[in-house]
Amino acid sequence: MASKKVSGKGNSSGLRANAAVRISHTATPSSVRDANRSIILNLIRLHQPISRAALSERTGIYRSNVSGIVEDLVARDLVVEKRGKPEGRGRVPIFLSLKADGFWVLGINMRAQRTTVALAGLTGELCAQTDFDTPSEPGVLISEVAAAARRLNGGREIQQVAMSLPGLVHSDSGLVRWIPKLPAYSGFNMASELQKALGVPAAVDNDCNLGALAEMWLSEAENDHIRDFVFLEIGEVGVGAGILLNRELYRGHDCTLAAEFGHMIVDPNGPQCACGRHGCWELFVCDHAAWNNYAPGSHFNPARYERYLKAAAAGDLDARRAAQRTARYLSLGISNIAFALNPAVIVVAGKVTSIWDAVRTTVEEAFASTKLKVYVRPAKLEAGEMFLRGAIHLALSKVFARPKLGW
Amino acid sequence: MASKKVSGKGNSSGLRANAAVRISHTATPSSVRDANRSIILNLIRLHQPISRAALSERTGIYRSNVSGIVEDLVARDLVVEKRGKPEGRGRVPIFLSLKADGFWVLGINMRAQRTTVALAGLTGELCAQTDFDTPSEPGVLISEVAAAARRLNGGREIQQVAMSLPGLVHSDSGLVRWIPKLPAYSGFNMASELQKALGVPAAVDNDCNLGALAEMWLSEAENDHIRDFVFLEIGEVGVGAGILLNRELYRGHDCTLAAEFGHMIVDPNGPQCACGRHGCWELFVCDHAAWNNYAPGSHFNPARYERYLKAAAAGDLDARRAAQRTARYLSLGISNIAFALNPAVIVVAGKVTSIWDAVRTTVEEAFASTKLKVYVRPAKLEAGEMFLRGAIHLALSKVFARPKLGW
DNA sequence: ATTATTTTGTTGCGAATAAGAACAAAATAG
DNA sequence: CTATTTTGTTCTTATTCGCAACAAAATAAT
Repeated sequence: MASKKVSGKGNSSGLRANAAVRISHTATPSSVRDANRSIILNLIRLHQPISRAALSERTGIYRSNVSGIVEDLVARDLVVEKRGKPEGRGRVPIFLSLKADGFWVLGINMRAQRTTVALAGLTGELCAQTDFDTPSEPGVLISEVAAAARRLNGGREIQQVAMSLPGLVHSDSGLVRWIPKLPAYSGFNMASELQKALGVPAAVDNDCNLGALAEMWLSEAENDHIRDFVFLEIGEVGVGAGILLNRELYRGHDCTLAAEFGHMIVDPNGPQCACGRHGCWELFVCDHAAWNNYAPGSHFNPARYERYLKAAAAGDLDARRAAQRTARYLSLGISNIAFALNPAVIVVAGKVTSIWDAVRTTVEEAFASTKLKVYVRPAKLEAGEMFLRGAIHLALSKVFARPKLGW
Repeated sequence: MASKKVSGKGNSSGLRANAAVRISHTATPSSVRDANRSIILNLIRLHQPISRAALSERTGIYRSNVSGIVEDLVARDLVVEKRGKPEGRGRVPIFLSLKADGFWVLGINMRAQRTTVALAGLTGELCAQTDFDTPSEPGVLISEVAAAARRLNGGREIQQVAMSLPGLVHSDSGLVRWIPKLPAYSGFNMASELQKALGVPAAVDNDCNLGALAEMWLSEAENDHIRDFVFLEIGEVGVGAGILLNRELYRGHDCTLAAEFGHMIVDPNGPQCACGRHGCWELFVCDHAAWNNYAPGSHFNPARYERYLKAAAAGDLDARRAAQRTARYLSLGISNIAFALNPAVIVVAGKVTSIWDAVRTTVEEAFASTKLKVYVRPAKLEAGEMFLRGAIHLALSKVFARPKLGW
């Protein structure tokens, strides 16, 4: 096997320089390889184990060329060969798979109360995990994360870190703008501090954006491809959301504030929201609101809320009736989102999904009379788990992302 | 000057073939040229006249290579050279511009009452235009358009046609799904029938999608680049909209039904909408609603409505007060859109823009208390004009669109 | 006036890449 | 035991970009 160097470099990251307005991502011969390598790598991810011939068949790229690209991927430690078993006649194919230990990433899910840190390989499977109380000072968080990383890595060299944050983040710069109940985090550059402390490139994003990302990866894994969808988290006091269009996160023009569906006004005569406006959707559908539909006036308490959900799931009439009230408001906002974006799917996370069977019909009612064909379904995993997976996939996207070309 | 052939062909359109799932747009060496040619052509469009050296400077592509690409563009009849005047020392640059007569397109704006057909060159400037009453049968429309095309073209060979339609269209296939008051159009494949009748490739899209496209081109022309925005048309009885994200139209997963902001519910206790639901936004902000805010109960009539708008613009107190009521509802829905998508700009078209100075402050009020920085402004031209321009730009996009690469 | 400098555009070569043809390898089918 | 089929490799050709050297055409300096 001819020993070739790992190809690449190129200027696929786009030239930038002294003078005025440098435009866009110009292409060079090696951009072609970048693009095709990305296609092949992702096909291996989705269909492993798979032979070079099958890759050629799927992509239309010549076998000889597939071989070259695979050689490249093997040299980068991303792919391994495994001799397959003969099936039918002809030469026995060599199967290709992701090299599970070729690239280690750290995913971090920070929540208001607790923070989880997990180590994962190239396939995205978690292989170690730990958590701790979220400190009120971001600097302390950073050192706790660093300590957790040392505990978890066991000699493995981590190559990329990503973090999910329960608030407003400028994901391009890594700057935290605002996290509920944690004022000390505002203005803290989480990405660059993580990078400094861990000595590894770091990325951060809003939790629900990452939930959307996780949902896409989990869907792809079961060949249930969706390119456009909205991820919704119905939380204790609010609603978070992430928008994925054409397989990419849409974050709004300021890279921070899109998908604030919770603050869409659904009743101008409704009660006042913390944001100052009246009748925001989240006032009607968050867990507190749901609890209030069940036991008006009584104090919210997570344990009691869980009991109410169990009762509703079990068929308790009062609980069911309250759940229907919440579901009608859910339906209202979800249909508004559907009218706005018409995504293929709206994925819902949060405690309410535990009684999804009870609310599903009511939620779907708002679409019954319309031409919209939007499928509403619960997330594949519990919300916190989705955020953690999302962080891992954000970290892995440095490997799997498709290169930008054109302008 | 060495005579080289027009390069290209390649498989940049993506391979598709017999077997199962063929994926995506694989790259070849000529895809590189496709990408760079597109970059250069668009820079010429935006900064004409411009020299090869300046193009090289802006893109980072080597001068020698820019020369090769320009040679290609000249061979395709898209670009012309013009000797410039010496400025400063050094060799006199050769300026490049779009070849205004290199590519002719037909843009068609179909409205419920009247249909406009216009001829334009590569720069998008209209050079001839005609219109006729919209027939109730789509077949008749096609022949009227064909007749108009013969009247307009004057020996020039039209290379691409595009049409704006005031209803639901599946823009990929060209199939009309529904146009208000014109039932005969449902199920008619406008794109393929146009193509058949005119012998030229045809594309169709929803009017407000094209309005968004036109707004982008007009903004680019004045160096006011916006990549993410929403185009809103406040119409007589409803609200239409188009979403442009990352310089591309977002049409929803079914390629038809996105951006139906008019049917977002803003008051569940509101009156019933034609769509069957209650309290849709358009019930509060369309021209009929605005008129009803001014003269409750009295019959809507375009001429009377215009008089009301004039009165409001002139400062008439009653008219102003009514306009404020409408503006508050406008504000409500526009802020909902802003919370959902956080676009850089929301562009508003429709008659209400004639009193924009009077309503602007009220519309902006809903953002005052928020962290959103969304700029709301009237469209550059009157709504119908925007749709026509949009059709022309859709036709021209066959030349200017950036090639797809990757997956 | 003459020469140096600067800017623009062209020519020619080398490197990266994919397409395609020919070939080698390794299995089954007959 | 040979023919066939499938997989993967090797080698050649074409396209494209980057880069250096050069030619052309203006101004600036002397």
